[in-house]
Amino acid sequence: MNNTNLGKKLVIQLDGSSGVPFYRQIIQQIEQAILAKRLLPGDKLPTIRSLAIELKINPNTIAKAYNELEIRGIVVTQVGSGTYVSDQEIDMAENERQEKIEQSVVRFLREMEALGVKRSDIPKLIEAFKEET
Amino acid sequence: MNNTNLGKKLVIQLDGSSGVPFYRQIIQQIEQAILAKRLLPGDKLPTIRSLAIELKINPNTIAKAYNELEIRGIVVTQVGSGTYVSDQEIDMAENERQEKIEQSVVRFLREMEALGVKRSDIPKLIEAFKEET
DNA sequence: AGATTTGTATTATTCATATAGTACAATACT
DNA sequence: AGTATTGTACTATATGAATAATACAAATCT
Repeated sequence: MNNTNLGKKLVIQLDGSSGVPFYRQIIQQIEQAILAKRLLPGDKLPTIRSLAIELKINPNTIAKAYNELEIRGIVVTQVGSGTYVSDQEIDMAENERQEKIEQSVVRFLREMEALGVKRSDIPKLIEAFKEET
Repeated sequence: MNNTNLGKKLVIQLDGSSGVPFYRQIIQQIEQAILAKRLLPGDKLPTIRSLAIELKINPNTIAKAYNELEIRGIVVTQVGSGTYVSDQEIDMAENERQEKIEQSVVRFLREMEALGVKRSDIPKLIEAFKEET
């Protein structure tokens, strides 16, 4: 698992054991940082070369992720300048948001059940992580 | 997303959009069903051919998943008979279990944050899914 | 103006995943 | 005994992911 700390605004961790392609993990984590307002419009993302070094992966893999983010309008890039969070907000339909919430909760509860965690213990677990994420 | 319902003991859903290889999703969901005691030692898994039809994927993909589960001792297979949950328990070290719990909680909280869900609203969300998983 | 940084584009290679098809042998059933 | 079911094994093909290397052009910095 690789780790990069960029002024605490964006922390990308690649999970080699999840089976999810690296470029998709990068896309997802940047998206989540923007949605959570940890990255704001106009913020500059790390350059392709520097992120590649930090994550110890190939620059083309970063470029692939950035390219897809740009196609979707989430970031804008400028040769010679860099890549920035777009002014355009990520517009997620409310029904899509609700569906993703539901999917995430269901997956989480299944994981907890598989790990033998009682439903009644879950609020305490979450409370314990209050300041840590 | 494919869905298969096998006497309510094992429900496997493949998520084509997650990026996780199908065979790994199958392994993970069977493992979780065993850990959650929805599948018990001695229970028979669906045959390779029948699960392939249910999930609309190639039997070799199922065979690959079952093969890995067998290598890890989680299931036992018998040509002509079938594949069964092993008597051997999945022994997870307590520190590994705690680490997986932590990873799962952190990922879940990040997802909720990205979706704009307030921490204080999470217990209510989880409560709403009490009987649905 | 020149150098540096930045993203873009391309070609090539390797590995992983998934599919398709086929055949074989062991077990279970009739 | 014969048939059906089951898992195993193999070959072949296609696609996706990731890497490696290189070169180019635009923007920024000195």
